[in-house]
Amino acid sequence: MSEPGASFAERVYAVVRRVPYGRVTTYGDVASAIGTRRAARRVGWALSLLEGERAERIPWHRVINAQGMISLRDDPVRGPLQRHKLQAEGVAFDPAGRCDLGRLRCLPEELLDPSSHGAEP
DNA sequence: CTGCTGACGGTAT
DNA sequence: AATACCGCCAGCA
Repeated sequence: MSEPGASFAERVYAVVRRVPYGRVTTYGDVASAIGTRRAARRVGWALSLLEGERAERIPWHRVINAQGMISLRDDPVRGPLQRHKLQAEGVAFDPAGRCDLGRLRCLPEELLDPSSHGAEP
């Protein structure tokens, strides 16, 4: 999994699938987990490709920005959907629209594949 | 070909 | 707190 040969998007999906129910992670953390720390933006790009059945299989809604907020605020469909999905998992949002990252954040270390433990070329 | 944008993030001003 | 830049790179006009 998450092999160098796999496309960037595939590596993103492999990592996002590891985010536990009721927890969240950030675009940057996902980027770090696949070895490209500063590619947070591309992580968002990869997730934007998800649709249909693929989108239902991958917990894309557990990926939020580093401020603990949903980055789809301007999306009239996916924004509210992401929030709804998270709330359904017990994730709470404060009046400002932020959730408790300190408590729910899934760090890169937890997202790393056991097989890729350590080595990072 | 160039330039801008974007489900981001960190640093600087 | 609010901007402004920079890094990263696939699309697209």
